[in-house]
Amino acid sequence: MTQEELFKVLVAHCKEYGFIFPSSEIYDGLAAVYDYGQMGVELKNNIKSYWWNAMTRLNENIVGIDSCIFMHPRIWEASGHVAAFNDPLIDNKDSKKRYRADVLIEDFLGKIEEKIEKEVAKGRKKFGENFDEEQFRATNPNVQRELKKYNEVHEAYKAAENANDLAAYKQIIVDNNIVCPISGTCNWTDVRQFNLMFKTSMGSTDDTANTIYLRPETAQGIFVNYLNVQKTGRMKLPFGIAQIGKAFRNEIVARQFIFRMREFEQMEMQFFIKPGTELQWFAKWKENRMKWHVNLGMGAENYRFHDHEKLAHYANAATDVEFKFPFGFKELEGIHSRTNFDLGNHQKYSGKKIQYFDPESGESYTPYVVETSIGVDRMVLAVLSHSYKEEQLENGESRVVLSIPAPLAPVKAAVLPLLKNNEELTNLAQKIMDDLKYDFNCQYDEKDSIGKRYRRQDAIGTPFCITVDHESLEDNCVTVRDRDTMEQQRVPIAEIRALIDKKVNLNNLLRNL
RNA sequence: GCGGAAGUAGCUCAGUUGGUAGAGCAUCAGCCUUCCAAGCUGAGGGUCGCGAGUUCGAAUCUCGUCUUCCGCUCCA
Repeated sequence: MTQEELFKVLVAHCKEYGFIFPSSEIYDGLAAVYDYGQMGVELKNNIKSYWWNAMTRLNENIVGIDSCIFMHPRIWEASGHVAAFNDPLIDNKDSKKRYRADVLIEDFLGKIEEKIEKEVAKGRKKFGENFDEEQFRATNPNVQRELKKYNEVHEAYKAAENANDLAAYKQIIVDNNIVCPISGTCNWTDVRQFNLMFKTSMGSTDDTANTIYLRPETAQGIFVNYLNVQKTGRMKLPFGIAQIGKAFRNEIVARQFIFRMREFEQMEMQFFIKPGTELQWFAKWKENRMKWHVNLGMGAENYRFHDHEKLAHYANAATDVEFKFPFGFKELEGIHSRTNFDLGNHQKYSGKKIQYFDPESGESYTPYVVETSIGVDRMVLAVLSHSYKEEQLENGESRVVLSIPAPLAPVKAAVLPLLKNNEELTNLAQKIMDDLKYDFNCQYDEKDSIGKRYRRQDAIGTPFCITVDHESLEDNCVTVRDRDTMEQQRVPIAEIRALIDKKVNLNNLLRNL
């Protein structure tokens, strides 16, 4: 089976066994929105617990918050999202390729710069040691011509950008005969705006003054609460604030199942530090976060870092933790050194002083930030795609098993009476069920043959099956069957809890960090 | 959004030149009483993605629309 086929099978499996459903399915669905089913929500909650506890319990200097999706619209101006998340897009009618109009113009400007540098290089070669570069740039007609063109285009471009004038973008492209790199033609559509932030309005009237955005990231909720948490929590640098929550992006193309959704969930931690120490902390969090991933036991070879060469407007260092999904290595988590960009801008836009008084040095400064940001849904997909296996058994049959790391598994144990129409067996099984349900999410099943029930549990990734048979009535022991090895052992009923707990308890996973 | 492919039962799919909707698995009830699924009997479940059009008659032909998958851009 190819990886592509595997992915399709996995999507079908997720639906069939209640992990993930297309949203609004009875109304034909809603593009790139998915709901978590009865199994999916358990898996997702377990992933969130693993992250939350790793952050807030294992680090005394990290606390959590839960900020709202609705925030003051000025926040998105301060964060740069209003500017950066408005992409003017243009299509070439011949090649059918889509480009960002601003990128096309910037590339064009880059080419003019190259031409100027070429002329300068020519001059340097010609005049040798006597070359006066400044003089040359100011007088050479070729340089002057290109420079004039550059300035004109640049000015028009900045004007179009500031006025958000879409027609002006197109005019620049047409006037300068900027062509599509693929088709080589200048046959363009009009420039259209794609706002990546969802808008809604607060208040009962549709007044533009009341336009608010659904947050495109959870990070800003942390930044705007920095002062509150620092003061009320008596936090000293370095310290972190963690948050799990929904974010929304109106992606032009949202695809690949739950990998890229328009509504998604993030787990973000912003770590506030003294300026100048950011690269050390950046390295430290790279290491920490990779450890958290590898600790799940899904294979260190399935993760890698991908350092960014082009940095976002807010960052001075950035890397991705990539995971080997069925469609290749893709970003699972981002780690960014965000400098003091966010706090600095909020200070500027809000007019409130956002500073930290450092008792050691006696100085006040705006803290720097190192951020770790992981997509919950991507993590769910990583676990599912890694866990899904179709195994050939020795007896020639096959089984589908989800070898989900046991602490993340939706159901921890299934309690199965060997026979259905035997009250003694079903009563004992129910009693075991009632006893375990306070500690673990368990399922009781008495329908069909025992082998069939094992397979059903394999398909949802239940680590343990507990089978009650006739002997159990005599010796107070049950058969415990392991999901991965399919091996069985006789265990006294009194010891089941400890046996399951050892493998599924999240705390054991945390202890290895 | 553009180009290509697809949408029939919970899942995987069949359905001939247009003539009242099918299978396997799954589900439910019963039988069998069995430690690695697919034994027997029976039952439920589909306005064929949705909406128009052509036709005496549409799952099938035409148009529109929605959704999914594969490319182009972006990203947690």
